Amino acid sequence: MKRDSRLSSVLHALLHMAEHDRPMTSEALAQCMNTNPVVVRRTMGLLREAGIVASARGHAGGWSITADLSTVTLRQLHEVLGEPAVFAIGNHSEVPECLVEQSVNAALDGAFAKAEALLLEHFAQVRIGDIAADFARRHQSIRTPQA
Amino acid sequence: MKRDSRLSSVLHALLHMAEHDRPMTSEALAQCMNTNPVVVRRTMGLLREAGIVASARGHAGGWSITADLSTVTLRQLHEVLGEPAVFAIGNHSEVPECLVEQSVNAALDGAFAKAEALLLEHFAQVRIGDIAADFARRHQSIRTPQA
DNA sequence: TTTCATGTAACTTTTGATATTACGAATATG
DNA sequence: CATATTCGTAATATCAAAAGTTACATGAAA
Repeated sequence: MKRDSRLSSVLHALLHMAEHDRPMTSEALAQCMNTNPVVVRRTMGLLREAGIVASARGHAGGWSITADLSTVTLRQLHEVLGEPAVFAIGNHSEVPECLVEQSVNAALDGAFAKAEALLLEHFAQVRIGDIAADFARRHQSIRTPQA
Repeated sequence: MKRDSRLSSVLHALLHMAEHDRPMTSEALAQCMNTNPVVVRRTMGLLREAGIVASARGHAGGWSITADLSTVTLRQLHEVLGEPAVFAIGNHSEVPECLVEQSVNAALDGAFAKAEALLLEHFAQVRIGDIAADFARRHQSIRTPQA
């Protein structure tokens, strides 16, 4: 299975945008992120629907942030992306007739559900603004490496 | 992405085998599990290397359980399968040069690591014998449905 | 009106899991 | 010992999901 890296991608994009005064084009974001402008538009389009960013066409167009990043959480972004499947491990059949398989699924489902709940709780507590601040700290430590 | 269902599969196989006195052939297991005999051999081969099952060729050959299932945990099986990736969501690049992406990865990695740790802890506490017992209970409730 | 930039459908590529084919090796049975 | 059975395994094919690409329409600014 190929892993879904859109959450990572949109975070990356948002942080770059937060550093810019003016809108960034899909082209520019794609270069930052080592991907394709169309992929950027597709993914950022979901954030636009959620009111987190806005897009403008034509000259001086591009993507800009509309929400307050200190109020947007990882969990919201995950939801905006359509709540993609979290696990790469799963049952062979989700609706088995076989009684044995039903017991197997029951044993696994509980464990996965708890882990997913923990992950989403954690996501709910991480605000994008916090990540931006973390970036600022790292950036600072490079500009002034002597402590 | 297709999900890795081998953990589910080997559990299914072990429980069926536990119900049998004699060895079960790859063919028979494959039918139970709605898959292919070669896939069964490949996966069960890993359990054999770990000493959980044994295989015999020729007449009356097949797969049989050698370990005490009440001492084998889900976590062990996960290890035996090579500790496959747990998450279907991940970073765009694991070793980014971009400082922004480093902050993004840091934010996500922590959350995923905690969720994985919880999952594996849970796995460590589930013994295959317990699942077999759960199955026996369900099986019983069908044989004697009037409570 | 030309250029820039998004919007989006359609298609291709890539990747990882699973399935299949084919054949070799070992073992029990008559 | 000949044969049927069953695993062992390499090589290949199929499948599904994510990501990338192409192509072109739409809209906005200079």
